[in-house]
Amino acid sequence: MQEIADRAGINKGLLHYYFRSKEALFKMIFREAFTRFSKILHTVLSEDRPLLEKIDRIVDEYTDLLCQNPALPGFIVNELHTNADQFVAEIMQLPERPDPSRLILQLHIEGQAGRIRAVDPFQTMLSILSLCAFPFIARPMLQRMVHIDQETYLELMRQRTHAVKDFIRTALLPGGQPSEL
Amino acid sequence: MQEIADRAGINKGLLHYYFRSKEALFKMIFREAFTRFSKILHTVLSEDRPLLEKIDRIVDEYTDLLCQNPALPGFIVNELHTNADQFVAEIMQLPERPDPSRLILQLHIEGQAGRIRAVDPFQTMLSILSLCAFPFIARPMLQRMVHIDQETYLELMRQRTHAVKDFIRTALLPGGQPSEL
DNA sequence: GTCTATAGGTAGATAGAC
DNA sequence: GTCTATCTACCTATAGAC
Repeated sequence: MQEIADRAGINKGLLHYYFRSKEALFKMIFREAFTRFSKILHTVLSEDRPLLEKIDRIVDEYTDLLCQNPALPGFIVNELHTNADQFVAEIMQLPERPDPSRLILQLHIEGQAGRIRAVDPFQTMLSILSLCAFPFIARPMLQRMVHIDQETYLELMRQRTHAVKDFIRTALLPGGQPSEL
Repeated sequence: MQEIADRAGINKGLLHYYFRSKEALFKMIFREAFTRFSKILHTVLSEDRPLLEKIDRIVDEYTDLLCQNPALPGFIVNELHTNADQFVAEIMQLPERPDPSRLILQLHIEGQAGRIRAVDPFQTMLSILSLCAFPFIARPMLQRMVHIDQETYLELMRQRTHAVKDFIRTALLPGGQPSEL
């Protein structure tokens, strides 16, 4: 609280005057960031698009979001490991929370129709999420190992979207060749 | 420290007598777990095997390790976001630390030879790691969303290894069909 | 609204008896 | 080695002057 007050150019007392408690302050900030995040994911997941196009959108938007909020994944993961129950309960209450069921359904349908390989929709969904999120969660480590600064790392992540989209497409398409959708 | 002492059936004083400080205790436990983890990864990464066989081994061993230490990823990520510099420095000092350079080289060579698609080796390496690690980092959330207990979730992760290996293979092979290596 | 000063409580660490 | 009691530091939160 002292450090926050210092950076804001005020004092601890005033911080409590505005936010009542440290926890209330944290929740307000965190919820605000997470809600923005959640809303955009909700939108792309709900869009009415062909499967592969939708996956491309997810990868692009997800990466964009995390590039703009590189510290967010750390907070989310921390909350997840200290307050998992409450955190999940709060997500469930959001009116515009990410709902993967539509994407899972599309994966199922396209698989049945033979337009993509017959993969397990849940595992595939999880794989897409993994490919997008993990590099940001592990950023503090990877960035230091490759000896680059944050901005360079984020640029590497933007380039990565092409590799990821290509990777997923190739893994899903029956022919195995990336197509132009 | 109080809770640890209680669970150990001793008192705080004795805990300090043995470990000197809370930080020293944490580091001892954490380093022990991480070193085991690091050692096994080092081994599979160093093995002299064909590329796809090696990737299968990585996926299997990584999953196995995390199934046996489901709490470890949480601690690692937390350390990563609070002590990144020191954490990375300590990893670098380990005599048997995971070294991805050999795998990256193999990806490059096989790509050049046309035996796999010409992918970016670093991004591919990162993708493999993502597919293995993320589901364990996000476990507290996913487990609650699917309403299953930890043991069921870990079983789901063991099944997942097949989906992941298949996913990677298909994404890498020029023909796009998973082969029997 | 904004500040200073301080109360209240918690937790890591130590002293000292046994 | 093991315990109890206590010290010390820190940090959240509040009281009260302006």
